[in-house]
This record gives sequence, C-alpha cells and structure tokens, in this order.
Amino acid sequence: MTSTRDALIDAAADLLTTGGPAAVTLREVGRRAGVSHNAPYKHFADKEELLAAVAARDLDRRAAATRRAARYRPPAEALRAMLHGYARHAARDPELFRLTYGSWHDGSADLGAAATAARAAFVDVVVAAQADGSLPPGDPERLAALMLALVHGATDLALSGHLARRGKGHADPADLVDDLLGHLGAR
Amino acid sequence: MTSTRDALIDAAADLLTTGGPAAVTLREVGRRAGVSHNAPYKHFADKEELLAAVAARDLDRRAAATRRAARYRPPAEALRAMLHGYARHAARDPELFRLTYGSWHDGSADLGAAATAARAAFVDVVVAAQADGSLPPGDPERLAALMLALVHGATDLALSGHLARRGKGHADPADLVDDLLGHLGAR
DNA sequence: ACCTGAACACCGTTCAAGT
DNA sequence: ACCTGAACACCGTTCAAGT
Repeated sequence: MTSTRDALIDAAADLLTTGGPAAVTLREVGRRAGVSHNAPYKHFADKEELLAAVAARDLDRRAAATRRAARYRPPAEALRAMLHGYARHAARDPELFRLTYGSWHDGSADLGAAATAARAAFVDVVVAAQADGSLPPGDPERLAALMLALVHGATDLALSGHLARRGKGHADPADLVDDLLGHLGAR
Repeated sequence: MTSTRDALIDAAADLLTTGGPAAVTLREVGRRAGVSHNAPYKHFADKEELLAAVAARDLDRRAAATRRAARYRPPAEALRAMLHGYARHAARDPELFRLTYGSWHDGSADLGAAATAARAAFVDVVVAAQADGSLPPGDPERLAALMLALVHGATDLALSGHLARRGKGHADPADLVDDLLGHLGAR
C-alpha cells in the first residue's frame, strides 16, 4: 500500500533520474501518480518541498547503505568501502546526487535530520579507525569532514567534467580517495 | 564600448548573482541589455549557451586570479593562497560558483578551454612546491586533482549546509584546506 | 481530508517581418 | 547582420468547487 504522497515522491525521483531536473514537472508527476496535475499541492507546499522530500529519502537510503558497508569489516576497510560507495552511488544517479547535495532546501527539517544521520554513521567508523591506529588522532568530526569533502569534491568535479579526463593526470574519484587515505597513513 | 553580446553576459551574470537561477530569464536579460526579449537568440543558440558564456568568463577570471595569487610568493604559500582564494570566491558568489562547476554544458568549447587553463595554472604551482620539497613527490596533476577536489568539495558542502555548522566538528573550507596541506607535509 | 478542472501569469522558443 | 513584435506550447500556482 503506497500512499499518494509516496507515489508522488517515486514519480518525481524517477523523472529526475531519467530526464534531469527539466523533466520533473508537477503535471507529469501527477499523471504518473494517477492524480491530477495539482494534487501534489495537497501533500507539499510547492515543487521545492516535493524535491526536498526526494532528497531526504535519498539521504536516508545512503545513511543505511553507509552503515551496511561498515558491518563485519575492519574499520580501515569499512572506511574505504563507504567512500567508494559514495562515489559509485553518485556515478550511478548523477541527477539525484546533484539534487541531494545541491542548493539547500531550508524548509525541510527532514532533510536536515537525514543529513545529520548520514554524517554520524560515517563519523562512527572514523572513530573506530582512529582507535585501531589506521587513522591519525585528532577531532574525528573534522577528519570525517576532510574525507567527505574530498570524495564529494572529486565526485562533483568528475560529473561536471572538471577533472582531467585522460592522460597522466587522470584519476577517478575512487583513486583520489585512495590517495588521501594513503597520505593519512590508513592501512 | 561593450557589444550587445557582452551586455547580455553582464546582465545574465548580474541576475544570477542577485536572484539565483530562477531570476535569469531571457526577457529580463534582454531588458537590462536594452534589447528585445529575444535578441539573445542572435548571439546565443539558446539560454544554456548564454549561461555557458557566463561560466566561461568566470573561469577565465579565476584562472587569472589564481596566477596572480602565485606571484612573488614561495610555492607553499602560493598554494595555500590559491586554495583559500577558491573557497573565498565561491562564498562571495555562490550562485556563480554553482553555475560554473554545475552540470556540464557540452556545447561550449570555450568552457572546456577555460577549465583546462584554470587547472594548468594550479598545476604549475604544485610542480614548484614539489621541487622545493614542500609537497611530496608523485604525479603533479594527480596531486593537484586531490587538492582541487578537497577545496571544491568542502566549498560545495559548506554552501549546501552539509558541513557540520557548529560545535567541535565545525570547519571552514579554509580549515580543511589547511588540514590537508598539513597531512601532505607542506610547510 | 483529498482531489479536480479552469484559469492566470510567466517563460523559452519560433517565425515572419523590418533595417 | 542584427533586431522587433506577435504567437505557441508549456509550466508553477491559485481558486472555486466537488466528495
């Protein structure tokens, strides 16, 4: 049993993934959800709030995937898996990635909570990696921010074509993650 | 003497900076440039191409500012100044930053050339910093990519509110740049 | 409480025409 | 070569009304 609200979020996410932001029209969202073109206004204040709900759902799923990547693995390995997973997810659905980490939707408390939860899952593994000596000491939140910023930036630059594409300078986001972990002394 | 084309680019950049992407309408761009609402089509194939021209101009200016930041300074200091300048520029004009590094405008060869030039200016300083021992050896383009990805990611996450805002985990993009340089052993 | 259909203002783009 | 004004299709949003 999916509520109309969930059907609207599904439809919006599908349209975004398939056709980019321009394809997400409330008219088409309504049509796919089997309701009229302005039924969305009974569930969301406006289009931006609908998109914020799509982003919040993506963040929730990422946080879950991040925690899964950490299970049954030594911290250093879990760390690498989480960061690689971040880049892989973005490469698989660039439009959704851009929405989720795009311009901030102030209206949504859900989004803020989901973002905090996703970050917390990552910080936990950083703490564990520091405890077993595979990451240097220091404020774990700040070290986590360093790694998240790196993987986010590498991913975003790769998507927009601002990373050298070929030749000796070529590097995937995953390569840059490995470079950073190497410089940090993670084993 | 500014051509109509330059006036259109100016108007579009102004509107973007002031009111975000939604404020950039061809009608208002034309009005500010003193022409009709579809005169832009005589200079650009469509709206996207106009925005690509705005982005290319921004990249050119950044490349120039990056080279300026490197003059009369030891490499390690120049490096830090360039990276801090990157973050500062983005904080000063977030909308322009998002446009320039946002979804790729395939149509524009100018944009690709401008992006390559901006990157090259940075790589030169990395090479100099490696030569005087303030950066570790290795492929300079790849090391440059690591630093650019970090400052880009930190900046983008800060703009979208995905970086911890307060408390012990708080870190500016500039702080994360310094952290990375510290881990790389830059003096 | 949730939904519909008509309507409004606005936008990107096209086209025929002007100089 | 560059520009204008009218027109078209489309979109987000509002509103009065229905169950």
